[in-house]
Amino acid sequence: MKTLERPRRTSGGRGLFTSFHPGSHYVSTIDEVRALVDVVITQGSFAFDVETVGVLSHHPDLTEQVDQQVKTHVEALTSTSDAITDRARENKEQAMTKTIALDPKRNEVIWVGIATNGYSWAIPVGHPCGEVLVPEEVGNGSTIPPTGHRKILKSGDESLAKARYHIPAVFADPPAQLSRAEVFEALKPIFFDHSLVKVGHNVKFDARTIAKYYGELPVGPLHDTMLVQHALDENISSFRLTSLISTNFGEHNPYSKHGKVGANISTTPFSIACNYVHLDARWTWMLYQKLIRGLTNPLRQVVEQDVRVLEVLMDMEDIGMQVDSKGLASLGEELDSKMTDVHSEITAITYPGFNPDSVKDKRLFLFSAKRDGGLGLKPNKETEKGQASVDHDSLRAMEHKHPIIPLFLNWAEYKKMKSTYVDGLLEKTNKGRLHPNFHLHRTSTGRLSSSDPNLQNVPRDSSIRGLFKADDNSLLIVADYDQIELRIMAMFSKDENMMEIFTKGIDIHTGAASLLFDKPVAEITKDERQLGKSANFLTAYGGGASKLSATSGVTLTKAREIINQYYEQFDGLSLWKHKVVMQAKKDGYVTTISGRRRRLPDINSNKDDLRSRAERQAVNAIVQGSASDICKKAMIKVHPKVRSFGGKLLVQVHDELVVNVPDNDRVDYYSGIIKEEMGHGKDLNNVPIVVSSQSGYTWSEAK
DNA sequence: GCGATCACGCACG
DNA sequence: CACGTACGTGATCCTA
Repeated sequence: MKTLERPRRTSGGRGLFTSFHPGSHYVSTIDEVRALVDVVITQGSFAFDVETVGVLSHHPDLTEQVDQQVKTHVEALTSTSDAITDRARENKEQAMTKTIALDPKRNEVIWVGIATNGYSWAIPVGHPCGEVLVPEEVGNGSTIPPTGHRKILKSGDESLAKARYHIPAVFADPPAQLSRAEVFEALKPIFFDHSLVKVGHNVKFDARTIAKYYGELPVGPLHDTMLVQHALDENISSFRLTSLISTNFGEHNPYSKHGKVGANISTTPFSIACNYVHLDARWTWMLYQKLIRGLTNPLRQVVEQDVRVLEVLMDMEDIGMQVDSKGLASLGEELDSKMTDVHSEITAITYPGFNPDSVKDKRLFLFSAKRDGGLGLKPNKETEKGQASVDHDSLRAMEHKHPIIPLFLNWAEYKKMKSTYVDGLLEKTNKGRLHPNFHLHRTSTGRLSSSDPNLQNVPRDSSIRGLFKADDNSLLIVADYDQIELRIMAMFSKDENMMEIFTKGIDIHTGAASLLFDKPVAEITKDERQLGKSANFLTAYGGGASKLSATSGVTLTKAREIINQYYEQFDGLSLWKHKVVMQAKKDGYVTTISGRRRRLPDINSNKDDLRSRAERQAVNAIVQGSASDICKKAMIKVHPKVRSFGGKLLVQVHDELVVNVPDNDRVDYYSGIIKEEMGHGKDLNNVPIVVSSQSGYTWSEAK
């Protein structure tokens, strides 16, 4: 095996007739691509990385969005001019271009970086510029701008006032480059070979990006440095490649000598970009090697599981979920008109210019003394920083005190719907579909998270979920675990009463209420069941009497009684929780069913609040993390089954899976398969697993 | 007037 | 003293 070459200093060519070669990593001919493919195949695994740009003119729908953004931006300004509008447009266009570059469905590749043992390469396929001919010039306002960059006075003359200016660099033309089509064709053998391990840093992005040029997703196994790092340490603030390199390679700054790419790779000189690209791939490769060497069981199995989930998630992201854009738009208009009404009512009661989105305005109006123009109300609770809270709970508690308060509540509800779910989702639709990002490394418990958009927090209220639709000739099936977290607690603790409730198939909240109030299950009232439910939640989260009294409305004394009774009735559970905390204090971490760890640095802290928090987290991490393990295992099993009958896994919401299936007479069969693969009818050490499912043409019908 | 960051509130499990 | 997330908005500080 060849040892790693030292990265070569690039020549940084200047002038028109420089025939530079950015180094041995630079791949400029198709034969070189073929040669690197041969090398990669002999190595069995490789890291890859793509650099992408967004081209706004390719996306008329987004150009329209920019127009809209500029319009609303300018409308909000106090004064306007052509120059301000132009600058606003430039900013919005730049921002949109950046978003496109990060959207695998819309971006374009301009570089491919590939690395394996002893090698790294950079393949340009559309870098827009060559070397710098004339450097950029930035005036910070302390000088008179050069002619041509000065303000034009009303007289038509150039202003000689000192002012800021920016003259972009002038670049030479870029060298001739291979086309995307021929490069990806030549690289096909390495991206579609099941025997080659393909490694990336956030590999779903790179794989989905290049999928455009193949018409299908690259095949696994796909490995990800982020996953490995997360299994080794979930308490990491930044998972950026540079951060992970400096922590894993002793503060070494991999890019220091070789020029840093600015915010935008497409305005970076060719040779510097070339260096950066091969180094990125190389460092991804080296980081991966280093991290997996540090992986021992059970963390190795954790990563193996997540890698399989990752491939499922990539498919889910790429398929996306259909939404009714027109429905969203008309819901938006509905909300707008409601908001207009509420807003004018609010203004009538308060004053012109009152901003119902401003916590400060609301606080001042509600709580300042009457002589100061306020209502003189007494705050219900404080925020973390000690200010009077104006959140939903506080307002509800004083709802009857003044007619403005229900208006505030209505405003907040409509505003949230409009901005987050109507506008927020609309601007992310692509050909009528939403393609979320699912992350395996952003939670400390091992749960998934979703972003851009987050499809895991779509309101259950049917107004929004009703606009998420099955494909044509399809149905949605939603299958969810019944009380998975409490079942996991029963499994771990082997608490007799809890086991009995589950094995007998009794509703767990009713069962808990029955034990709390010493009454037969049949006689439990709705209120009593609600208390049982609150108490059950309390154990999973580790809350105390004050929280119980706050969430259920009983007195503090009553809450204490209930908690004591709960611990007595579920003594096995209490004992288990105690053991968990002891174990966590000894080891510094807790472990889930699949072997994932949550490290708790504060578990032995001298500070009571920190330590108590860590103790609650210890218990909760096992429960939440194990539930997540079960759902991940289910996804791995469900995915191929569902595909085999033409279905698509669309979304995971922690304990539920949303699946699109063909709308035919076999729907019951499909749900049966899904439930079976999720483990319905099986058990966790004698605690039965129950999965229920529903189907419908929209997400709300299938809830 | 702009971007980055914090505070707050709130949608979900 | 309830666990885990994502994200929109306003307020504030910073900088050109």
